[in-house]
Amino acid sequence: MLKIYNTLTRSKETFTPRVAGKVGLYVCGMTVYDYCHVGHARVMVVFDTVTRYLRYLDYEVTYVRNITDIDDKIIHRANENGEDFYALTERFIDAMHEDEHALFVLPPDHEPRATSSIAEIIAMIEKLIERGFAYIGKNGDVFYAVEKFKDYGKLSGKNLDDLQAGERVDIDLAKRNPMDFVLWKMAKAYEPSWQSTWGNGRPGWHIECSAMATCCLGNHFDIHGGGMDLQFPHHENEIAQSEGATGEKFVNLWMHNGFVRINEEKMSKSLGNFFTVREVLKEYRPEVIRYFILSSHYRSPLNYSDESLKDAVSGLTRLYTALRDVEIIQSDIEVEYKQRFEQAMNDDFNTPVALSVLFDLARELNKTKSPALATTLKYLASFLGLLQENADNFLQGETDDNAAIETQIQARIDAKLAKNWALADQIRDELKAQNIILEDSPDGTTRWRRE
RNA sequence: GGCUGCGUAGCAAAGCGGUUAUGCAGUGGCCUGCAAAGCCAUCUAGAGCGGUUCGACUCCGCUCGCAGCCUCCA
Repeated sequence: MLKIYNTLTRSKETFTPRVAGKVGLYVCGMTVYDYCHVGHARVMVVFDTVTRYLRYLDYEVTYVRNITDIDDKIIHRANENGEDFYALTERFIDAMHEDEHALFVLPPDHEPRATSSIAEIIAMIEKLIERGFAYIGKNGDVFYAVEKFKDYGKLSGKNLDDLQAGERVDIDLAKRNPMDFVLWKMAKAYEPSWQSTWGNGRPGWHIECSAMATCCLGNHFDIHGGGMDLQFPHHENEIAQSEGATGEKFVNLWMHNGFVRINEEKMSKSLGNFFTVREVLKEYRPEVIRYFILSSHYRSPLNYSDESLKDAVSGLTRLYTALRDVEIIQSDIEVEYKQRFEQAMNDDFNTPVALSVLFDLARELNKTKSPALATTLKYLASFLGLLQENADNFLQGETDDNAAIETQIQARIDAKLAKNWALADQIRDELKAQNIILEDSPDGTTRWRRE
């Protein structure tokens, strides 16, 4: 029985989909004005793993992850670059897809874009005005009147009286209440804009998700996810907009993943302390990043450091080493490990425990070299998006000097047969200096891997 | 000021009211010409103070420390 932590109730709940056997899942994706950093990678990997596991449980999942391709930052960045905003977002959408692909993240079923959903956005705003939740401000912008929505704050545990307006941003005098937020923003000269009854403008930050989510998954769906920092105001506002416009409950279960941190501080663009996925990929294999992300529970903080990534390399090396030279037969799965794996994942997607099951499997596999255990290991790991490479590929890496290495290994085997230990050790040391580690087998053959 | 979380061994990271988490590192052994890998054994825990309990790392309270949110943010 799958249990998932619901931010709305602050507790783990037994997961019951609205329609038996089917799950609608919406995740807030990127605002595309720059490359994805490790924090974005966490969202992609976590919800990819959630989707894989839901499918493993035989749910028919509709996974929607949007792209926000119009907002102030995009406009600002495009101006800085002197390029059309659409060219900018196209570029970074492509880059995002490359990063996603590298990290073994399966594409979502739908990837709606804000700029392709303008009609739906306008329709929702009209509905909100009609139902009395929205008004036209003194500057012509359309605002959401938070006081009109009785449950405002139910997700983030805030109430309007406690919120300190103007904490970080100047109070906008065009609003009736400082907490009101923009639904439709009037365009300044030369800004990208779309026609509406309120004039040429563009959608505010939160409305695009309400429109795209209800459009793709219906007014009421099962799971909505995203980073913890979206809880307030973004997700709170999504609830206010969607429930205000439709009169129906928006989402049953809210999932929020924790932050990636650097030196006990949140990795973020504004702090400038971020590493992009492509930067990290220059140093580490993609699977290392994925393992690193899954080695901590999705709601816990994840501390980014060179050491953590090296730990991930060690862990993966151990698992792949166990898989080396064992036949994978697509048949029998060891039930005991399968059950332990499920138990871990059923407990709010506890990937660290699921990984520990894989390590227990690896130990047993090292002892017995049983094909059934190897099959089980690879099978279970597939739902984490791990261990799907050929073991030697992972351990040796793709290189062009493999032939030279093999030649030296053969020379060493000859030396060993002649009991010329000095030469044998010299060859081994030379290879070690190139980070090539040799491992002799009892049958006289020698294997190698890259350190 | 309001609201969330968190504090576990050398490092990373989980579950659990009483029984080995797991990975890396360390130590001892087996294996090996010697190594490496692997296997076996083993040492380091639960911020502090109270309370509940036969028994608490696990539940409750307080204190201290850390992180996050309060319209940039995944």
